[in-house]
Amino acid sequence: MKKEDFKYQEDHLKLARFAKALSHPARLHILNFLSCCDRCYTGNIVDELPIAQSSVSQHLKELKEAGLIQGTIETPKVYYCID
Amino acid sequence: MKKEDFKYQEDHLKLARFAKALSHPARLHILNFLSCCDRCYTGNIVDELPIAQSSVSQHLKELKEAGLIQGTIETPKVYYCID
DNA sequence: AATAATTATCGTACATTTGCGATGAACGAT
DNA sequence: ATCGTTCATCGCAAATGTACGATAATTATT
Repeated sequence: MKKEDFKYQEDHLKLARFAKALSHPARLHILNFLSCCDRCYTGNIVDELPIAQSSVSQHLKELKEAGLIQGTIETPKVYYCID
Repeated sequence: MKKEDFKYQEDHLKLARFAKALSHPARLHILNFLSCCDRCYTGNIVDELPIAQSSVSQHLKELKEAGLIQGTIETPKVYYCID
């Protein structure tokens, strides 16, 4: 098989994406926190972490894109929970 | 708790490192390959992947450092297996 | 209409990861 | 001693990830 034609198995690509989502302690902390608390919004999570609000928002976005959490808007807050 | 004093839980740091080791399809492919084959050395793995030998060697190093594989030297080859 | 509260996004800076070719190290065979 | 084989390491370039402050968007309250 020529190197050019090689394609990684879809399983491996999928699992790699999943692992990448879990590969940062802040994101693990978020998941752990969400698993304990019924209803919490972004602000609660920001208070839990040593990083800026914009950074937390970015981590939440990645977790959401990985299908691990979901958010529901109740303006002006956004509540998150494990998906 | 002041942000400066925050420390990620040791579990989370450990799991994050583990997840990072699994976060690349090439490394998953290596693990999958090693799970099937009894004895294979670096050259076999290089043939399995679309990347250069030096890159494969780097991935093997990361998997080894994560404690997922181990290598035994039988000069001039190095045989790898799941740890 | 102006303000306050909350969150997402943008632009930027910096760090880390990934991949490559070249080189070095180890060692058996010639 | 030289060559061939196998693998790791080095130095570099490109891509990706992480964090931040500033700003925009949304909506309820004053």
